[in-house]
Amino acid sequence: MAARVVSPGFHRRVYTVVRTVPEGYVTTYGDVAAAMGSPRVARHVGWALAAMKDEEAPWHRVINAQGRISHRGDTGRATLQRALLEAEGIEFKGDRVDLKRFRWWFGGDRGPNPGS
DNA sequence: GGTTTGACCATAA
DNA sequence: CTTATGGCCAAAC
Repeated sequence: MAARVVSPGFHRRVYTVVRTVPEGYVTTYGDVAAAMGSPRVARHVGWALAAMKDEEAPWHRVINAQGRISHRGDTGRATLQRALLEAEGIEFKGDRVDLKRFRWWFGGDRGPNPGS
């Protein structure tokens, strides 16, 4: 079903993309934005997830390009996110995630981390 | 309909 | 390694 390709807002699109991320993998805000066709909207991805209340999506699988958890002051969110990722098999190096291994690539016809 | 803000990213120092 | 700055675009006020 068309799955509502067109949504009343930009957020809906973000949730749709984030839902495509399988368990055990993570992605970055920039990649989600790029998957939509505009890598400049990376900020809105995080903003959309912050506004996510009625919708459901694995927001914890979305991190910044530095492989770190963004919390903008709210450390509580970072703690929860880290716990959720570790529960899915994501390994943390200090406060960072190994994007080289867990970064999911949208449209992964050949799986994550295409080429190398 | 203009201003402010924001869970970012890339580059520079 | 970290911190600072510019830019980009959509939603909220």
